[in-house]
Amino acid sequence: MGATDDSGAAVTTATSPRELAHPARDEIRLEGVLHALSDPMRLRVVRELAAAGAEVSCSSIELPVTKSTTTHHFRVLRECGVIRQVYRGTAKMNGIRRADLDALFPGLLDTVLSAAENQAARLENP
Amino acid sequence: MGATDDSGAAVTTATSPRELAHPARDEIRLEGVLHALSDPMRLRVVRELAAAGAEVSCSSIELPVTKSTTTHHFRVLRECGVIRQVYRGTAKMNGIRRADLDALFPGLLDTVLSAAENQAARLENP
DNA sequence: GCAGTCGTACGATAACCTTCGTAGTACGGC
DNA sequence: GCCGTACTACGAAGGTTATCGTACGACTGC
Repeated sequence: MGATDDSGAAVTTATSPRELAHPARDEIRLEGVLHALSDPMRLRVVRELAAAGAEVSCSSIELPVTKSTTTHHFRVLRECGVIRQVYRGTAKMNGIRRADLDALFPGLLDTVLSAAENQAARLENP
Repeated sequence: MGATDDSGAAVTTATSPRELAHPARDEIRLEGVLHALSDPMRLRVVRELAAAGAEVSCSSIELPVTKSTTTHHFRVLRECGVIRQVYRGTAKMNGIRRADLDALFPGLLDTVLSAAENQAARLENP
């Protein structure tokens, strides 16, 4: 009910009622992206999405939190412009907005991902 | 007193009582750095410190907040391992821990700084 | 149509973060 | 010794966040 006209201005052509609102490319803010990536759960999600490469359903990424919390983290990532979410039947597919992020902040995503991998390797082999 | 043995393990050779505790290089976490940089005030501080290059006193960076809040942000930056703070008379000098950050997360700081500059230019000329 | 799976919405709670004001400490100059 | 400057510590208000549980809506398969 009334999902498109009362809340946000950056609704990217919501044709179906079951469409999700994403920020446009020039609505994405660096601070928001950094904040989204500064949470361990969300950084883990982004790393798995980047490793998968293609679209991945929410439930295929296992997190040590409840489903409600998982939904919350995916929503934060979407609203900060880091991932794109599309309904596909009963599942919701997730993918990194690599083109938008690379255009706005060249190299940022790759640098953060490799930094995360460096740190993970360092914490496993001390 | 007893400032060195009860709270933390990573106290970098505190000789004087007026020494500040910094995390050691391998205590710095990527999530902490990203969180520190995700605040507009702190990102601004880091940008000015990077532009200055050398050590800068706290009061030479003007922020639209009170001095208490400024102290708080500098402390967060220090505790996350982004800056190094040293007392120098009545002033406290601040510098970016570039060597440590570059060793842990190669390219991260420069990428974030250039992303911040890109965004600032984009927001000024829309 | 019915049941099962996938994900959402809403309420609640506890923790955290940002900001401020005030009071206080350390250092340098008179 | 005394005062001014630079910064800190503490307490508090206000908002945001992360987490959970439960109840609900959407789609698929029988």
